[in-house]
This record gives sequence, C-alpha cells and structure tokens, in this order.
Amino acid sequence: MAMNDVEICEDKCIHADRLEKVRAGLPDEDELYDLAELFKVFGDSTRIRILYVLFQSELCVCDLAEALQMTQSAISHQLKILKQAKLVTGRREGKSVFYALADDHVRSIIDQGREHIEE
Amino acid sequence: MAMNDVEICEDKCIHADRLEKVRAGLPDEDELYDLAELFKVFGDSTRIRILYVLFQSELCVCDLAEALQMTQSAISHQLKILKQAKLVTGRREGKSVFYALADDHVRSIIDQGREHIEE
DNA sequence: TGAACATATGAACAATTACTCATATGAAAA
DNA sequence: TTTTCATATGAGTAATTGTTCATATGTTCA
Repeated sequence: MAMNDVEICEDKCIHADRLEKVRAGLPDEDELYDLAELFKVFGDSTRIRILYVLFQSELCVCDLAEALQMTQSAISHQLKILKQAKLVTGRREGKSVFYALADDHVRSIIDQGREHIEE
Repeated sequence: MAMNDVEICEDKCIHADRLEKVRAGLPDEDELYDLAELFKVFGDSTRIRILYVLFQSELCVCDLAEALQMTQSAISHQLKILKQAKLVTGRREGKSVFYALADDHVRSIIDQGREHIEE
C-alpha cells in the first residue's frame, strides 16, 4: 500500500490521494457560497408557502398576506428576499403589485425536495 | 365583474376567488415545514461543501475536516445535521466513520440549484 | 486493562434572521 | 393638491444557528 493510499486515518488522519482529487473537483468558493445562499431562501416555511401559493396563481401582496394569515409587512419583506434570489417577479398594476414565479427552476427544486422527503 | 372576482385589491384587499383555489391546493402545514427544514440543511456553505466533497469520494470525518480546512468538531456537528436529514450515511470501519451521500436526490437538488444560478 | 486515536456531543458565544411596529414611497381617485 | 389605498423599508427584538472548546464515547492495539 502506497504512502498516499492509506485506508485508515494515519499521518494526521489524511487519505492524501483522495483529498487531492476532491479538492481539484470542488467548484469555486463563490459558487458554493451562492448555492448555499439560494437554498437558504428556500429554507424558510413562510417563503416556501409563498412559492406554493404562487404555483397556483399570480397574486398581489395583500392577497398573499390574507392567504397565509400574515401581516403585509412580513410578506413584503419575504417577497423582497425571493425577488433578490430571482425566484419571483413583481409586476405593478395600479396600486397593486402582482407577484409570480420567475421560472420553472423553482418548481423543479421544490419537487426534488418533496421527492426526497416522501420516501 | 362579479363581487368575488375583483381585479384590484378592494374589500380589505382580497381576490376571494383566487384565494379559495389557492388555499385548497396548499399541502399540509407539516409538509411545508419539512420542506423548509430540508432546504435549510442545504442552506449553509459548509454543508454544501461537505456534500460536494462526498460527490467525489466517500471520506472519513478527519479527511473532511482536512479537505475543508475546518475542525473535526465543526465537521462532526454538520454531519449530524446532514445525517438527520438523510442526505448522508455513516459507515463505521474500525476507528473511522466513512460518510457518503445517501441517495441521488442530493445531486439532483444541488444540480437544479446550480442551474438556477447560472443564467 | 490502559493508552492512543477517531468521532460525537453539550455548553457558550457570536452572528444571522424573521417578525413587529412605525413610517416612507407610489399610484389612483376625490 | 389632498386623501386614500397598496406596497416597501428601516430599526428593534426574540429566536435560531454555526463554530469553538472541553469532554465523552467508541474502537484498536500494546
């Protein structure tokens, strides 16, 4: 067994050969950070509920507030986060602003998550 | 225009017809909560990095610590969270515990997220 | 058994965050 | 313009969370 191919942690507990491969295959730190930031947006049940509601219908802020039984302010704050993550888009129509899903990634990401849970 | 089909927020700002549909189509509160909890696990760059590393190779805790340049304790805490979410599995082999991805959902969820970012 | 190594875990702390409250902005109607 | 309605936003607060430090558990080997 070669020195860099140990099977059990020795030499300060490193499998040197594997680590080399692993480090090389890792995406940029920036990309990993952005990915985590994206999932962080999905990681709140209020925002998940907003997205689920928007699956079915475009709605204005006050409708969302009523649908989820939350204050307009709370919803508005969360919509801002969803918009920054490009998960929803806002369209002004007079006094109201209608929000809708930005694209189909939202659905597929949530669907994948749902699949994982149901097993 | 019917009374329950207003287009602009009136009557305490509710589009009653849409809300009815929307509420009916919403999953259980429990499921929404679980979904958010799952994505919360993906929503940390340390855990994302751990998962990415495990894409390439099964590794023991100390290797992960070395690969990510973090303490064994920090890694171990995060592995616990990943294991609770059934995203990774641990296999004991002597003194070491080797961790690996639990299933392919992990990859597909992360891939979807990556697609969303790269646009 | 006892020493050495790998991992797990509890407590404490710092940082982040979701909501509330008050208020500002923006648009339509009087 | 002034009022009214819908939305956005800044500050403050309570709760959550990721890391560190110290220590416990579990396994191997002498």
